[in-house]
Amino acid sequence: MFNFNKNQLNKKPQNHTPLMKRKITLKQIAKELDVSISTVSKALRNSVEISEDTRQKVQAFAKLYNYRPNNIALSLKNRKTKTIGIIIPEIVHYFFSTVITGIELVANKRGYNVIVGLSNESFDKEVINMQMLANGSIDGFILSIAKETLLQQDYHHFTETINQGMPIVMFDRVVNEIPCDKVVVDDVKGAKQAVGKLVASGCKNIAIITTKDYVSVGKLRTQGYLEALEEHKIHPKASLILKIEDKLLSDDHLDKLEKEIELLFKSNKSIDGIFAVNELYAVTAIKVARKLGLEIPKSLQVVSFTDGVLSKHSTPSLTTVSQHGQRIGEKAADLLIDRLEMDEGDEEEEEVYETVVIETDLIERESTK
Amino acid sequence: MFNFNKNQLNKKPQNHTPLMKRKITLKQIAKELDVSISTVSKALRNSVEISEDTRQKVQAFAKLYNYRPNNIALSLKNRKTKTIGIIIPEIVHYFFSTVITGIELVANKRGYNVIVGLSNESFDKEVINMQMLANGSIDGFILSIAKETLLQQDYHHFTETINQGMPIVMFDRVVNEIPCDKVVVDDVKGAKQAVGKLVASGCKNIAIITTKDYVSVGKLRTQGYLEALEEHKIHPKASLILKIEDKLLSDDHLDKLEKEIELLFKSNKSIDGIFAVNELYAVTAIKVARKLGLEIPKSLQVVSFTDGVLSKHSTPSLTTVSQHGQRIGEKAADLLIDRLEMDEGDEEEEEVYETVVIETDLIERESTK
DNA sequence: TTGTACGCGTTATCAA
DNA sequence: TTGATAACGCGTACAA
Repeated sequence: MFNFNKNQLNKKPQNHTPLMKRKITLKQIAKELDVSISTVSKALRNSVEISEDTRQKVQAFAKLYNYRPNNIALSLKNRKTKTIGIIIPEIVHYFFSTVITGIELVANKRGYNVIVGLSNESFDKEVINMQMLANGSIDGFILSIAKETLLQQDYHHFTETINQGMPIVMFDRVVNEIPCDKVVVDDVKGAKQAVGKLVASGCKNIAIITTKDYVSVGKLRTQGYLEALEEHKIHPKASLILKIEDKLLSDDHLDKLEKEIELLFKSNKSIDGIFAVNELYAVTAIKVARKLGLEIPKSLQVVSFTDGVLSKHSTPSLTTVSQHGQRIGEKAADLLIDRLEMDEGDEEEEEVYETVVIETDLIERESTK
Repeated sequence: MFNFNKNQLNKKPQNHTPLMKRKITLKQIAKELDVSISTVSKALRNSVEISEDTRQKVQAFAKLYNYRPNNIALSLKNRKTKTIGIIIPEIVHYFFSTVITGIELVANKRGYNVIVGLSNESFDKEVINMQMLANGSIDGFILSIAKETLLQQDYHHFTETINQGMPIVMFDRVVNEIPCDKVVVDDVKGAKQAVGKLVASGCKNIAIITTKDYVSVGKLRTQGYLEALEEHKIHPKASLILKIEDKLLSDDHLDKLEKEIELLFKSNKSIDGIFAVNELYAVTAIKVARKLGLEIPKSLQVVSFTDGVLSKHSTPSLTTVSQHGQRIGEKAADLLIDRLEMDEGDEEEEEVYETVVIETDLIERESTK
């Protein structure tokens, strides 16, 4: 029916290594088959313009040489890369990893790749990473803000990115003044669930171990704690609120954490419930409490935010407020891709941004009665 | 000294949103400044060919409009993307996250980005992900093989990628027959350290909880266990070797894990030491042991492989063999980038591949005496 | 049915 | 000192 150029198929590979089949391009196929590039292109895309004969010839050849269109060329041509940039503070962190899992899941399903940058909680790294990616490498960002950025309250890199027409979806650590979609956990409500559980289980003196207020989620969880107390007519006591300066976790920091928690217990002998805004604070509290002779959950009950490995597998296992990180990631990716693909249609939609709240769940385990 | 085109600087933004400063290109700058594209390009790169005057003019304009060269265009032109593709089985996993941290660290330092694909332990997803990225999106791979791939022993996607001239660096779960650089932990030696520690602390009946043999690291750690016993003249007993079928961690799987471990203890009452090839097996063993009335480390000592959050923060904290994931990632990235940048010079170096062994450390904590 | 020409954004080479 | 042109790989409108 058809056959290849005589000197083609059994020609020796051009490269030194026998097996070397370098990536092949349209141009090369065209040359070998002695047709034009566009003919090859059309043939491969099953265009009706091309005769059955050449179509088959081209396709067979392409298959043999395992032709795949070059992504970069496509990106340049289409002015879109089909990849999403993720910027997160750190990746060695259960919550963030689950979010990435969720993002990757729907991104892949919808034909996108995922490129990851770590800010390491540093403002500068966040800015640099975003700049690197914003120069054409990606179509949009999904990010959670670094603590240092939150502290400095300098958000110009976000607004600039958005002004350049590149959409951002923020999750978890978000800031209201930026016009973009957001996916958050209802931290206040989650905290109220947690504290409510402690009250329901008979706790009278509930302490909270939280972060300084500039970490938005810490602040909100503290607020939830206070609201829950109020709802149950419990008078909050300043001495029961421990706000940790959450520097990067050095071993040194860990020591300090223990000391502060120990002090909390010692100056408030009557504590019978702890609400910790993250797992680490929770397990550390338990460790300290045990050292002081308290039994969990008999004389002290603990609820933690963030449902991670520690909660599930440490002993006693922790009652936690689960944030559903994966669901957050999935939602964030869907929001971003929806916006990316909407932009195609109506060039300029009315810019209306969504803030999606992912419900938390209370998962009861051994650290509460 | 110089000034911009009259209708330039105070021209109204083209876009509807007042602040909108869309990404600007060389072409646009050229048009606005009424010079040629190549002049702009040269001026921005401080070419001596360009007069001081126009150079400043162009640079000022570019700065004002925050010009950045488009990465995609550069990639197309230079035939390299300056980005590294990572394929790992899962990201919600302390070891893999630390490796990524290491990769990202040196990649960024050396001017590379990092794009992440998850195989989810599936052969198909591994293949698809690699194909997506191999079409021009990246310059090389760093990967750890999915369990399913290991099981099926189908490695054609690796060899094909390599034959196309795209280098791969494998880490942790590697396979010898593939010609590429590798970074591994000395699993045998690490296991020997662990078991040695148990022996030194007085254990006489040491059991191992490991994976089925097709997981290379599990097999090697089992081998280390056996060698350690031999060295200490302890006769290995088949009943002390528990090989877990390591399906994806469903809660169901967890139940089964507990049951199997419970059976291990019940049929071997004299066990006084456990070597677990990962943290989860270790904490689960401890949980079961406690339920059976064993005290840690008094009547049962435990050492685990992989130094993660669980080891550090669960109670009792675990004595572990640390794999130094971050160092592995750093080394892998350096190997890959070295090879990428070496290729530039001597087009075809003699293909000699390196296997770097990262030493493990024994970190003693509360689960051993 | 096939091929030519153009454009995506850059840089490099060579001509003016 | 500046500019025109080609090339990277692709897809497509249009011409043949």
